[in-house]
Amino acid sequence: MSPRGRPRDTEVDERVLQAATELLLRHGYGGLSTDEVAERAGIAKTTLYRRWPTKDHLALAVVARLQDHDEITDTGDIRRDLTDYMEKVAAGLNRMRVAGLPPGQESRSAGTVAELVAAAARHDDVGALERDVYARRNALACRLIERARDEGRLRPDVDPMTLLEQLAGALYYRVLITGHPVDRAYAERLVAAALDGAL
Amino acid sequence: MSPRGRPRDTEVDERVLQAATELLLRHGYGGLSTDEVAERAGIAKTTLYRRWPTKDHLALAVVARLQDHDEITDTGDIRRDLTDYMEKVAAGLNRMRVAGLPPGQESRSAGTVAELVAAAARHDDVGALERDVYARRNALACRLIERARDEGRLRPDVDPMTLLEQLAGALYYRVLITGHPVDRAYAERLVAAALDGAL
Amino acid sequence: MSPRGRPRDTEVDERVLQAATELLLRHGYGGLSTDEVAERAGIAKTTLYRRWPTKDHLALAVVARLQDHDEITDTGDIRRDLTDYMEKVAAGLNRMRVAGLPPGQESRSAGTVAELVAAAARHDDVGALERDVYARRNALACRLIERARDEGRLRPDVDPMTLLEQLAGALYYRVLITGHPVDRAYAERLVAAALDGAL
Amino acid sequence: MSPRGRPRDTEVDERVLQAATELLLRHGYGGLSTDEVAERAGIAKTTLYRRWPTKDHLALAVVARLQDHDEITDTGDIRRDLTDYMEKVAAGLNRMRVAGLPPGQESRSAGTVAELVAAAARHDDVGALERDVYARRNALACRLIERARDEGRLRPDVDPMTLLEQLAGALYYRVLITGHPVDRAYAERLVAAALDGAL
DNA sequence: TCCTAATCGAGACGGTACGTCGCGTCTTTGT
DNA sequence: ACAAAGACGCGACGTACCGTCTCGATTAGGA
Repeated sequence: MSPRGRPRDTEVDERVLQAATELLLRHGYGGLSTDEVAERAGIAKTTLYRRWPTKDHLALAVVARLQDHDEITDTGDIRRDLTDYMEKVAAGLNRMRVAGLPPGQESRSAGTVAELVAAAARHDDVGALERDVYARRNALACRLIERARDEGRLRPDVDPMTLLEQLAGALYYRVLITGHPVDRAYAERLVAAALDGAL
Repeated sequence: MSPRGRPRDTEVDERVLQAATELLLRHGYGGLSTDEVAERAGIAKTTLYRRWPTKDHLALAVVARLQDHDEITDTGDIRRDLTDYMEKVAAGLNRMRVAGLPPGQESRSAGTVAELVAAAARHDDVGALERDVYARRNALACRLIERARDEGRLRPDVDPMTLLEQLAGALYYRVLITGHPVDRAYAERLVAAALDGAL
Repeated sequence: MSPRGRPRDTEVDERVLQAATELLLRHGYGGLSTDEVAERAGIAKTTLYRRWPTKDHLALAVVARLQDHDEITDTGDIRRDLTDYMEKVAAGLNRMRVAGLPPGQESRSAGTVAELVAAAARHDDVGALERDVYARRNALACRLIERARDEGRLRPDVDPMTLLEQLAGALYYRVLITGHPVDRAYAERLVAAALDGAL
Repeated sequence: MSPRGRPRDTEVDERVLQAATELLLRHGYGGLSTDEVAERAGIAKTTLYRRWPTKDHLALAVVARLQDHDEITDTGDIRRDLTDYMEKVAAGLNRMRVAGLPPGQESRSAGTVAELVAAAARHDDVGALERDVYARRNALACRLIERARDEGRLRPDVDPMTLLEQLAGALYYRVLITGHPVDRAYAERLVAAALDGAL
């Protein structure tokens, strides 16, 4: 069953994502318009919509590609590994904080992240894809925690997912809600608090 | 200093917020249109825009009013108090999860919350207001924690704000990002994990 | 050079002008609204604005089409030809006098004509178009006069354009300024006065 | 029957007309807004509307005041007197041609005049007033012509009103419709043509 | 001197239209 | 089939201006 008709121009995807990325980072989610993307990429809107059925889909594709490269290290020092991971997450968020703003400034909140979440709520498939991205990333971190727990470096009753949510959640909460900064120092404080407990 | 000119019709605010709330909850953020709100409230669009310069401003006003009634109890049992508080926060989020969906269904993600955060990023003043709402609410919880710490019911090195972020952040993370449910059971597990620590 | 992209739906122009004409004649210039026109023509406002960038442009198009059918006859009897022409011009003006009024009535002044002139002053291109319409029509009459002059039926020092302005101007002056009627009888009197002179 | 209540502040009329004139001449009819006038005159809109029930009424008042000073001379030389009068009319029109344009430029058409005519068509009383202004002015010119005719300086069958319409009409036609200039030279040519006739 | 009435400043209000923007679809011609 | 080009439908947005209204505060004349 070979595909009939003219094959898709593979170069198009690249040009579109390039243009879309540029727009998203420079002018924010609102500044990302399909008309503009098509024009900059030198393609027809039809072509664009054949691949991404919605602006939201396109935007997700852009951001997903941007954050594809986070990795998790396992040195055996769980405190340090988690802190490193949190710092990477924070870095990704901070990158979004700058999107759409004049250089030198940075928003308190990362609007683009919120828009993406909103997009996920608008379209089931965007939501599924988005959750998948996070699930994949968190699965790695989860295993890291599990290993530490199973080797006795963490309490045996630790629930890895909950611990992760405490950590990542705090970062997102600051970036999306309170607008407070997230940096290495905060990552350290956060991990310490989570590991040591409050009692 | 008496107010000059014709005073604002206070009834208008009520009617507008009523209509806007109805639309927001029934049809979601996208279904909230200024034209429709004005018509339902029986006022001119001009009047609406005089008070809320943007649809975003209006939407925030609506949600802020909805969540105005959360209270925090202080029974002396910090674990229970925090769990109760988390449950209230969760309830608010779950309410947003239903917004704009056919009855009986509920979205995985609370799109409206995300839209509101996006709105905060679009307009500085909306952001300021939004952060203010959260700050006010968190301040109460913060004091609760401080009291417990100062009375020796929590470790003396506990940072109340960070603890709070671990808790609230986790809820928001689930509701916005992973789409997992947040209920009483989760609230208990969460508080337990935060208080006991992982080490 | 074949035209690219989806061609314009030629039927749209017709439907729009139809609706606009109806509105303009029935309810006057103020009663011509782009929203209403679009709805009656069964098209989107965007489509309308793509062709006529302004209500003013649309209105001119309507009136230009209405007056497109005036012709000038050349019988050799210059007095009669001019009178006939003046009567046609008067008829066009009188038609505008009725626009926007309850049937049976007619305004003293032709408001719509004035609005059109005002529109011409608001947008350069409307003005250019409008002047073009008049120029085209007057050119014919001019040649009529020139012929009569060159054949000795008028004084050799007659300036055709000035003569025309005396005639048409008087009609417009009555219709726009003084509100007096313009009819066949006046046309005759006017032409006589212009041809015979006052001395 | 002495007037009860607080008497009207006579100074207000002046300040309003001042401001309105300024706006009308500087920014044209469209730039004359009641809000702006009220603010500049330092009065309330209520006060303004108590005296001029409509923007159109106000605008007419402004223009009427501007052209109040035309006089007609009677030297016995009818050709010269008419030319002088036409020049004054032309001057008034040319003044309107500049209204609302950046200095140094002048519109082809006198939009404000057209707007005023349109206003006259919108409100009967404005129309009546406007026609009155013209009637008063033309009556003087009419008498001038009558005198010349009765004294044998013009043909006995001359209809003064028609002659006047030929002259003034031509000016208005050029200014409103064709956009051609009106100056002393044209006035001379025009009067000559009208007096000498075409036959 | 108080009362009544009209005016004034300020600004909210209703209404109506305008023109714009962005998304996603559709219709062409050509490859 | 896919691509480029561009018209199209839809729906909302925010703005502008008009003329009306409701306040409180003045400023007169008349009882």
